[in-house]
Amino acid sequence: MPDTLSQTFSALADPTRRAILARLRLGEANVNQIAEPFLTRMTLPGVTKHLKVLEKAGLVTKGREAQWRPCKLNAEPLKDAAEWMDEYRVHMEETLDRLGEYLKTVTTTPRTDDDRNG
Amino acid sequence: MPDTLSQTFSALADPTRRAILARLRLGEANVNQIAEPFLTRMTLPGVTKHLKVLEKAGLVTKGREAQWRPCKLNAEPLKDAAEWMDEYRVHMEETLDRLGEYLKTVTTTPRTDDDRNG
DNA sequence: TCTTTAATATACCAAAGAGCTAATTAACCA
DNA sequence: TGGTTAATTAGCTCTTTGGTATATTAAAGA
Repeated sequence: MPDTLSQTFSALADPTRRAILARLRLGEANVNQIAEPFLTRMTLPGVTKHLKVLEKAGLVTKGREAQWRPCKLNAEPLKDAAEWMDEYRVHMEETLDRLGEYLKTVTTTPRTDDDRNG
Repeated sequence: MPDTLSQTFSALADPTRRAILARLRLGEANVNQIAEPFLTRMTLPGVTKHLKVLEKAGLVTKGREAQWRPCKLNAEPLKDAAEWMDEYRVHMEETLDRLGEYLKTVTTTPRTDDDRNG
């Protein structure tokens, strides 16, 4: 529902929206400028909607300058998301660890009688 | 749609699913064990569905032992997500940086006559 | 064999999401 | 005032999602 973390992850769960954020990393941009690369795939109102999702999630802030709406990246909500993910850093390397454990096993386990005789 | 990163973020965009992952950080668990804390809010098939989403996203693997399905956390897909977020680390500290800049301004600006006199 | 336990499948519903076209607002400019 | 540009709103689809209740599968155990 509308817990912040869910909203953040939900906003990130779309390639267009991630691309918009990536664009805004380079600096402020108006809606048309943001939309331009997507207009082959989607209409302007479509982009507007995505922007609104990002805005609601607090990842983008929109200013007003005459008829333009300069959009700015606000990465702050990503902090909580990153923090959440940090809890899993250890587990991300687990695969490698398990391989390490396995290698230790097959190389250091003392041989059994079967090993010696069979 | 089904690009991996979107699937990962989408899977994380639900508090129940995040709670399931948190549970699995403590170790393997069967479906009933996983479901138990949620049964006040939701039915077992509901939890099964969430588990399937996590499974499809590769965040959980399900084994089979008689009639039980021991579930295990697999944090590997989080790597790409974390990597994506890392690109924004700089921007996350921007707020703090701006505060820092501000503090520098207010503490190092030479005092005015007003400051001195009154 | 019959019953219990663990889990999934099916079928349904309501709400949300992503997209479109067409219409509207708002500001600037001639 | 009328036209142009920037952007949003409205209204409409279609699909996905999150949930339910009920039925079914599969294994264990009496």
